[in-house]
Amino acid sequence: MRVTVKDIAKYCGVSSGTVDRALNNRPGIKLKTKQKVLEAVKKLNYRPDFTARSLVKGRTMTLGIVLFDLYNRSFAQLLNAVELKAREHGYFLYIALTDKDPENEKQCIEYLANHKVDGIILFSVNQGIEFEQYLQDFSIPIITIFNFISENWEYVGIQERAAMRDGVNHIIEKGYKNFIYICPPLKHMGKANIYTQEERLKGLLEALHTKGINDEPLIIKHNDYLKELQKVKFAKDNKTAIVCSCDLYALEVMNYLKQKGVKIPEEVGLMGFDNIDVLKYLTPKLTTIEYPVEEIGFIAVESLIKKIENGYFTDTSLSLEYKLIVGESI
Amino acid sequence: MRVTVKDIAKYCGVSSGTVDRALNNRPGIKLKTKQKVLEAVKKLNYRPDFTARSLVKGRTMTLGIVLFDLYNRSFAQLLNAVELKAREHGYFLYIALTDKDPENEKQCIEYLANHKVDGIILFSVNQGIEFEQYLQDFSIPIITIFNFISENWEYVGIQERAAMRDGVNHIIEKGYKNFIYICPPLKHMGKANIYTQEERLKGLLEALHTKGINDEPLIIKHNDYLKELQKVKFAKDNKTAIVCSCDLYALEVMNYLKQKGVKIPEEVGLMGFDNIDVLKYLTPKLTTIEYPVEEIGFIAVESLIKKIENGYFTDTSLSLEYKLIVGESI
DNA sequence: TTGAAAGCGCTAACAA
DNA sequence: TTGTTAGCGCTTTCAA
Repeated sequence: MRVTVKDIAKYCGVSSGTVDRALNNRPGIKLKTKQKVLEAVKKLNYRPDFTARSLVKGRTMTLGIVLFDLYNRSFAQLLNAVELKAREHGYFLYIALTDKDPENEKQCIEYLANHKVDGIILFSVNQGIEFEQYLQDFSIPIITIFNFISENWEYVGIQERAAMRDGVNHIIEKGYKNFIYICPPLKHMGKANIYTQEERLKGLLEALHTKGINDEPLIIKHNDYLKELQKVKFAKDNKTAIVCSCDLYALEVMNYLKQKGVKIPEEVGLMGFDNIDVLKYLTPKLTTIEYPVEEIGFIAVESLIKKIENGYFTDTSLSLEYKLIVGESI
Repeated sequence: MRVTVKDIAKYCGVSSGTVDRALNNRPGIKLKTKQKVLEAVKKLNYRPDFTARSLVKGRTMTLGIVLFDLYNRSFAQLLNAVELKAREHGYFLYIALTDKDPENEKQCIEYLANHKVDGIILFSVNQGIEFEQYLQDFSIPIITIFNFISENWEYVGIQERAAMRDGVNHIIEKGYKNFIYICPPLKHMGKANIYTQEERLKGLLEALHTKGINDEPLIIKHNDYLKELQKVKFAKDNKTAIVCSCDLYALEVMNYLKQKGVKIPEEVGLMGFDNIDVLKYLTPKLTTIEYPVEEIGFIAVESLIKKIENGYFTDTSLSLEYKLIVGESI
């Protein structure tokens, strides 16, 4: 059986109140008594039961993080940063993966709430007024990352649209006139939250229109994007830029093009988004957009904890710096 | 305020015992009463407080996983698998990262224990009798992965030594006689648990000795291994094989060699270990060892849960299949 | 400075 | 079939 406060109390011949005073550095205890208690604590190898403490305190010193999955390098890096920062502040971390399934996500959030986490870091698939009401009802501090929900929710991320716009502008300046854009299926638009993806697409279109590129880009929103690519003929005299909404797609495309013997960037240009860390092992160097994932994690945690401890968010929603990484692929 | 069992009881004009029977499908309740209660539950948006339940049940339906970090792709993949499987069984997951710091690891385990997790999946840095006693004292089901602690602890992983031996044998058969081995600093040997790394090294040495390679390999146990490599002269007529204890090192080495203009495998051979998923984007294809990370995660969770629920481990320690992936780098 | 007792929200054993 | 009550281990208030 585990040693409890009561055991310590009995062992020392004091009350449990006194033991608590010793354990938690509360005033109103004689130094000598305190020492006696603390010795007993060590001797009996007492360890507090956080479950019981949480019940009375109403706080668990636990955060929850809700992510899609950990296949994307960026997510893993983010999680790493979040864990670090959370425990630095004495908080433990629950992790819940939704696999982009809206119902699953709801269940995750519900479970986290039932486990009485003090706050949640949310990369949501869901969106919409109904969902916001749903979140509201938990009355738990929540900070959103990557996917913006609405002005009502604290958010840490980058200006996705502007970032993509900058990237595409760079490509246009290089003289490209034909564009292919590859992104995940956006068919859940309006239902599922694909804010990030929508914004990146908008960024592309904005840049094209502003710069007077009249030919509409070919937009491949398809999981079989490589198959779709097969239909495309590439020509040196009319160079095409393939823009991918994330590096993972760009890598797949790069592999595909290499296989086909299509030269990058001589015959076709390629751009990604994320600057995942493995890019440094690849040639040609992929042109991409970099943003500070770790910092997003740090800031999310710190902001959330401030909210938990002060009752309000001190930082409002934040847009962090992104950076165009000019490689050799375009 | 959150709705409690009492609130429901009052609202329905029944006792909290009855509410509990309705909520948890316990017998001894009239169907009609049950329906009435469940309706109220819905109407008042009641959600159970797991903290309170845990206190009385003595179980939290929570597992903890202790890892080094998430920078290695394999760890992220493992974690992903573990989360999936855990929640499939109704368990939530705490994640704690040690950054390979033995003291930090102890703190993690202690916190997990205090949070009353039902079981722990442990990739430990610590080892030794003292540590085992320390673990023992928590009397929490623990399953170890990657790093073996001792026969006293359930373990899921592969036969690291045999795997490396197979890899090196393959290299020897290709005619290589000079070997360089790159691995992390093993200076904590005896103190920190570097089982995996030790085993891989042993595998290398066993293969060399068995096959009668008399020249001792150059073993670089150094974080600055690229610097060390600079001192080495490569010669076509006396070809060297560089064996890395993990793919991450191999990628760094590959980059370095490319920079130096050293041809792989024409001038030097290279082998990794792990088969991380980004290898498929690289040329030349890296020869490496593959093992089923996800499966390790699944099995660890299932085995642990069985232990939790039955009181004993049904599977004893497991060695899963590994596979030599023959690439073009050696 | 200390002790006694109530109570956090839930479950489970016993009574009715 | 239902209600009552004790208690999980801790903190906190009030009284001594």
